[in-house]
Amino acid sequence: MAAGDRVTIYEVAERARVSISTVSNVLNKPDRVSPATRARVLAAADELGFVPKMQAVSFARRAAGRIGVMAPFTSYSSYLRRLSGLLATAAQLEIDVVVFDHESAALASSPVLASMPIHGRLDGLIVMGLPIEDAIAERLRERNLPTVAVDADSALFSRVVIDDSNGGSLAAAHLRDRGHRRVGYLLERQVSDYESQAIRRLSGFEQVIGAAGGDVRVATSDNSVGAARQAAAALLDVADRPSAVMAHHDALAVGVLLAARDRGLRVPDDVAVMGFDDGEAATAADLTTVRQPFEESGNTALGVLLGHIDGSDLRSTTVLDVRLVERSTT
Amino acid sequence: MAAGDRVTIYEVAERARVSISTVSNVLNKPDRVSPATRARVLAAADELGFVPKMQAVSFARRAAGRIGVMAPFTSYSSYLRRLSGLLATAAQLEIDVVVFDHESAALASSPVLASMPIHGRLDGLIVMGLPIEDAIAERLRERNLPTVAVDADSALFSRVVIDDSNGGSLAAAHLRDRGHRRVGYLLERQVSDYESQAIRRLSGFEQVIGAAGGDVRVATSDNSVGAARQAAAALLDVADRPSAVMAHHDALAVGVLLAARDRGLRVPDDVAVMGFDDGEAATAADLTTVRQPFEESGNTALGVLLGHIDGSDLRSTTVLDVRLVERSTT
DNA sequence: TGCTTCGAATAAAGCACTTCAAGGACGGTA
DNA sequence: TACCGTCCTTGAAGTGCTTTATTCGAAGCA
Repeated sequence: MAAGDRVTIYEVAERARVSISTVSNVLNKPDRVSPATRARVLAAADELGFVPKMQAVSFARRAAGRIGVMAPFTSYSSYLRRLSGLLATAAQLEIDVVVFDHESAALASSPVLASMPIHGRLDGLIVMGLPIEDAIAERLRERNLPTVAVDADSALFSRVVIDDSNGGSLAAAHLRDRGHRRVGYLLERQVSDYESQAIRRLSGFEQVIGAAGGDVRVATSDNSVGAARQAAAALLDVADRPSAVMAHHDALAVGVLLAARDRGLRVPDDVAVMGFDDGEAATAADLTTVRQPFEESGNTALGVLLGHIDGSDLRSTTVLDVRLVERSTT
Repeated sequence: MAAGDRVTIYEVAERARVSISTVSNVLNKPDRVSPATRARVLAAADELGFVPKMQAVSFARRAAGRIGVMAPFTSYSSYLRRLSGLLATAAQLEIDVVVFDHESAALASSPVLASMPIHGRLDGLIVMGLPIEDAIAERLRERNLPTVAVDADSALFSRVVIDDSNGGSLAAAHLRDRGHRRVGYLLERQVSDYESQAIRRLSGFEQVIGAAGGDVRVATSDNSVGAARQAAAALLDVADRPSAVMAHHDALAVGVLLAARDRGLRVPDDVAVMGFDDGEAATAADLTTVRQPFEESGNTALGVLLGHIDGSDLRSTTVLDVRLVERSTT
């Protein structure tokens, strides 16, 4: 414990023979202090190894220097990628990032404090990949906690999303150009308005295939490789089997791949398969897919959030582009 | 901003007509307060929607209620899995988890404050997957910041590791039982003493194969699918090609898989392939692999850390078990 | 020389809780 | 009735920094 005793601003002040206010000013508003004094204070701080205690700083500043990121990390590994993009920037800005898994973030509501676990500790919040429930949104609003939604719709907050419709179109165009006309589409079974994202993607897809005189057959699956493997039956076990299957995201595509193998179908000759995201699974399965700019999305979200924290009240929507990544499954 | 005004303990006290000390006691040591008073205070708190401000709480308690997790999240996706295990538990305990990517965690050292960015804000630290540099370790020690190392060696701190040697043995036994005698092993090129982990895994592997009269050929690769795909040449492009290849982890195994396909080799008939970790890539590639208990490792680490925070000075090492997962590549 | 002005330094008031020593009330006992 | 001991409750002192209003001194001006 001996070494644990922190050096406080008082000791620095004493050593530099100034008041603590001056020490504080040296650290925060150097130009308000005469060069001579400043030098003396800095020297004293260095000699004592003074490190301002964040606890106290943020307490006195009424700000946390800390933002939260909530996402379904467990369910969708892709959110980690967004997080890393954000982390790099946050570290430079000396902002701490507290992560919440959407599953585990369920309100640990004590009888007294019916509130989200995050209240009051954060300067801002980034919610990824899941719709912000109205009740929660209202609370965030009330608490005046700046929030931005990533990869999700929100009527109240700024958003960072991808062009899902275009993503669907890109994929469809790729398949169309390879001659596919009868194609399957494996949709993820989802809840609430997150769906609209999935729908947009599907619409973009259908539009292009439809325009080419093709036909899209849609099946639905839960979010897991195993579920997709089973759900693919609806697409593959029919007389006029589609010559290509697009899945809502990579993990589902992997399920389709396995289902194809179960049936002795060759990929891509008997059936072409595409995913969406270009995550780790896509690389591993050598899957043709549509790449989302994950890292950039995290970064952008942080930028937008910081703008709001600094006072901007302008709701904004940032749409990021996607692009096709060709591999061996089409 | 109107709604942003927080309810403070003073207002609750006033409404319940008690002192703030009593309110504080109701929240922290309920049994020291008479039931009647307690009820009154709780009611008042509920009516006002009182939420204690963590800033102030932890400041007054001289504790942060917050731990840090540092890991190479960007480079190895598997660390996310460990993180989720930890997150669930942390949420229940109302502990915030601040994440640092090992890459971006480089010291943002100001001229005055030569210190790690994490000092003074955390109650404890979990360092995953990378050796703790001596200089850093010494600083953590000095600052008296409880630390535990996961999946890494450390002379100073408690550790949570897997039985690498056993993992290697398991894999080897599996291949041996399938008749493989001439096998390749793709090692990851690594730095410093993290290597010892890799070495232990390899030793366990070699021992079993050796005991069966077999022979292990070792090649080295950087950490990426692409690098592994190239490095596999050293194993596959030789006269007496191994009938099986084990890779240090899944991503490398995927590289081997691709390399095999490049050469028109069938898996597992011409060459069997195994990985290690059982991450997302393993599922996607339907790879036989050795599973690490990721979630559990995160949880265990948190438990150990909490013990240290609560005062235990006992250095400990927890070894977690691994197990074989058979899929289609062997 | 006397008065103003302006920069530099400071005192002191927060910030929103925890905690501990101390005070009060009340029932029980002699 | 007087004295004790217990259990609640409270006042007040931290916690370590920011910030605002104020003071001090010296330079500038007439």
